Amino acid sequence: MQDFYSQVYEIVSLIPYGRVTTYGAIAKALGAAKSSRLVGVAMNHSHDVIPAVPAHRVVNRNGLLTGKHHFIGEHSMQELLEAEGHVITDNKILKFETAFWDPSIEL
DNA sequence: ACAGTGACTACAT
DNA sequence: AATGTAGCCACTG
Repeated sequence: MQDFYSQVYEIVSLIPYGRVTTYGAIAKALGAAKSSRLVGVAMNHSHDVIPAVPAHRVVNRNGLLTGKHHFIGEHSMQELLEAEGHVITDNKILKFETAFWDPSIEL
């Protein structure tokens, strides 16, 4: 057991290629369903973490790319997702429910 | 030890 | 449908 953040990073790094999950789902998988915001805060620090976590695979519960502004890399969050086969329209992932990967179920 | 912070959510207007 | 409000809680200075 380590920091809450570390657990978040662990879950995020387990997200399979081409799949996405939500802040709330991660929080719930950690047994802290009400700490979805903390997951967001953790992702905010993810750029300091080694190895880097695929934070672009984490979106809000509507499949909306809420955290795209925080991406500092050369490629936008949307580009990265599209590169994994997702279709983004108006900052939202189409067929999000299909691409959704629930860590508390699949894990 | 305390107050501020936030990449969320659900509910209310 | 689109905003606004209010809980939420681990981390940081």
